[in-house]
Amino acid sequence: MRKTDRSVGFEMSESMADPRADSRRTAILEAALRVFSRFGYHLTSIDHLAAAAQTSKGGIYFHFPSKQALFLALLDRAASQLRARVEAAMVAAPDPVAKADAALRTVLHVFAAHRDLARLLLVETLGAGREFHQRRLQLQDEFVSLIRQQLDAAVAAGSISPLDTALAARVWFGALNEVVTAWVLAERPGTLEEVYPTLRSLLLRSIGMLTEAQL
Amino acid sequence: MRKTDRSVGFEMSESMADPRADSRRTAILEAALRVFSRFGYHLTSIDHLAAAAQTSKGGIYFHFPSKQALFLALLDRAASQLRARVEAAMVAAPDPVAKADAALRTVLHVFAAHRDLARLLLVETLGAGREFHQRRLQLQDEFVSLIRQQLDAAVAAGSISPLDTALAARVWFGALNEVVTAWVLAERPGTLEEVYPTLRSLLLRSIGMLTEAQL
Amino acid sequence: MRKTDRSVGFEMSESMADPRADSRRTAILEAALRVFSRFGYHLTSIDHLAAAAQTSKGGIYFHFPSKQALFLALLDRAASQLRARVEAAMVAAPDPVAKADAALRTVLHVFAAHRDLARLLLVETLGAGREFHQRRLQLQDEFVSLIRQQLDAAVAAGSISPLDTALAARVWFGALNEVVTAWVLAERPGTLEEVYPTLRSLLLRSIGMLTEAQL
Amino acid sequence: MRKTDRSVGFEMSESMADPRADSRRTAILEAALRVFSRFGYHLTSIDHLAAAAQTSKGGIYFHFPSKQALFLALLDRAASQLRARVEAAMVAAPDPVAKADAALRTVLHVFAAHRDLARLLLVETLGAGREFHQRRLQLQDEFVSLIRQQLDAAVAAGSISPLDTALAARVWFGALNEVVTAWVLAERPGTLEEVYPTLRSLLLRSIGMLTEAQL
DNA sequence: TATGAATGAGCTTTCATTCAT
DNA sequence: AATGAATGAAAGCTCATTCAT
Repeated sequence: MRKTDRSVGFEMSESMADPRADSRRTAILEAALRVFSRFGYHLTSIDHLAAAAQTSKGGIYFHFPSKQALFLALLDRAASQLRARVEAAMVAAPDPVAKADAALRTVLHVFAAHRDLARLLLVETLGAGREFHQRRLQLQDEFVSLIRQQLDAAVAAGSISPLDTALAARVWFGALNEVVTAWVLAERPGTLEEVYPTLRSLLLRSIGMLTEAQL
Repeated sequence: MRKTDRSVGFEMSESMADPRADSRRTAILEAALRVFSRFGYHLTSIDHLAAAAQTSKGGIYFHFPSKQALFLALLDRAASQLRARVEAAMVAAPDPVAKADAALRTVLHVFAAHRDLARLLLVETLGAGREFHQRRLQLQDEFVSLIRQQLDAAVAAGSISPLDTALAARVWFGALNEVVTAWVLAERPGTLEEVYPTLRSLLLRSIGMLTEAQL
Repeated sequence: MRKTDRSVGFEMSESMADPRADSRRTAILEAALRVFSRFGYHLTSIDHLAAAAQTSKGGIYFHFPSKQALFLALLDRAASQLRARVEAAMVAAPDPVAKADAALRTVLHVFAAHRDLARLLLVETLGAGREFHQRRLQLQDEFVSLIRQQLDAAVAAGSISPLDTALAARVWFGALNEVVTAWVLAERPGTLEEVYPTLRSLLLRSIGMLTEAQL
Repeated sequence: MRKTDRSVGFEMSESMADPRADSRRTAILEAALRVFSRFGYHLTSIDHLAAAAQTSKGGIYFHFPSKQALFLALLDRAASQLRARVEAAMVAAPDPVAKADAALRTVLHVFAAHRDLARLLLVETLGAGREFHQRRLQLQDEFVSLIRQQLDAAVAAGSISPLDTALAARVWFGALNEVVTAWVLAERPGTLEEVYPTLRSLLLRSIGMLTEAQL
């Protein structure tokens, strides 16, 4: 719950501790998010990043040891901020199914407001090559675990019948991933968030959770 | 046995009509599938492809105007052969839901037997740059449409209650995609196909199709 | 005795076998000798070499895997051609002391005619950094051994009194090296070869070989 | 023991006159000797030097206008201190030949105790580019002159027969240079000083100085 | 058809030097 | 005096593409 900002804001800025320190580093990360998510890892050159961050090639290398390290730092930062948002939303939810629901809703919410973030995490990380696959897998598994834990808890609580929660969590994640990815890659993307109620119904039903009335 | 399994045969060879013509072109495509799916688009050089296809750089350029065009041709070929398999399976299915089920099962079946194909279509296409995203999206949408049509037909036939079939189809595809992608990226992949029954249950339930008994 | 050419010619051209094959490779080596010996290893860029050889950066890299490998190839080539000349001269000499004398004279002779070669072997190889020191040491030790063997033979034959032939050979080499190096580095170098008679006297006397009459 | 040997002390510290002034400058020079002689001119970066001298990039640039100037200052300092040692030893020697002998012995002595100094003056100076070749040549010529003057004096005094003292001095220097350089570049260097008696004999004999009895 | 030598734009990375603080 | 963030020229190397043979 590091970030208490309740708005959709998903700023890349560092902790409030020192206002201008790291400002260049932060500017680079912000620019990198923009550029990497627009052009992808390979098409983005260091010169490109430097221009976008209004600095120089050397400036980039002063703050990050390599292009790969910069991309990874960006990934970690993005992931940890998304994670914080999701965890905050889950804390506020009353029961396991509501927590899982909150997690999904929050991800959709954040991605809807930050298409570049969605593109970075869902598309470019897969596209950036071998080195990043492991990291992606790790982040993904983390999220899938989060969901799975809630499903397990729901089973334990008797809210839903026993089922393969590992697979169900993966299915949920895949569904969300696909919906967001299609939106990210669309030429003229519509509104992402308005699909949520329907998506929610489908997913809850998939685990035998939704009654006719709840629809 | 994966590669020699006759029942899942998914050879890249052209139609039997002209036995030797295009054999070089075909050899190049086959080698390219192997190499691109192993190393990705950017790490694969024309020299690399030429060596794998036992030809020369010039040989590649005689058959394909550019690296990009070769990759695209490979993509189209892979997609159309996958499509043919899926359509054949759908024809044999008795009703809409069975057809949709057959489509998913076939995709899983083919990918299970051809991990390189899965990797090419689901992973490497994202690393190859913007132009390929479009194509990937198009293939995906095509498949989603295929599913959607069956769901619509099922609704029309009264087999399932009305629902947002576009989204449901996308969710189905996303779930499948996620399960396959995780398997493709895993260090030590397990057996892909054995998850199908459970996956099927989840997806069918998501559209309100599966009763307790059917499980 | 690979080269039978008795002139001072010290061409870089390959064996007479295939007249134009390897012509580009040879041209690169010739240009590299010129440029490296003029500017030194570090100040010489690949672009510089490419321009001097009238080819392109890629052209260089087609024939040599790296700058270091090119420099090493140049070194080996130069050394082996110098070695051939020296060996040929030694074969023609009647006795050990005459052979040693011939070796020194030939080196001076060749270097006098090819200042760039002298500079490459004596100056730039030391200046090019760690990686090349070992190779330099090896080439040098080879030459020192050559001299030493003759001194040992002279001792065995009773031509000279026993002495530390290893050190004497090294001293001879050092003396030669210094004389050539001073000439190589001089702004306005004089004639190198005319010092030989005097140098010869000094060195022969150092091993107790020269009588008053021989002076 | 090499570094702490009081009898061969060759500290880089400034004159005892001003105890703390220039201490930073001196510290930089001392660190630079260590680092340059270990890694060579090109592989040594300003950052590297700053770290070794426990200061910062800016600190280096406050005391020296450029990397080249720092290297040159180091060279001059090293040379002048070596020169002082040599001159002191020569003053103490009774006659010209003994003076020349003392010069050589002292150089060997100092280098034996300060391998880094030997490496700097004899090896790394060649890797640092054209400007340094000149300086090296100059230092060398200075030393050769020193020897030559003694040889001329010895000829004038009738101690030795007339000879080309310029060449003889160069030969002496070359012999010394070679012995030291081989030792500097050796992987497992032996004891440098123990070769001196034999080297001395060879050199003295080369100018017709040493009788059988003196050996 | 096929080959492979050649091209050159473009890449990531390094590092001497500057300068606001 | 000293610091270290920032600059940008230049380096070594890669590789898609071309073309004479």
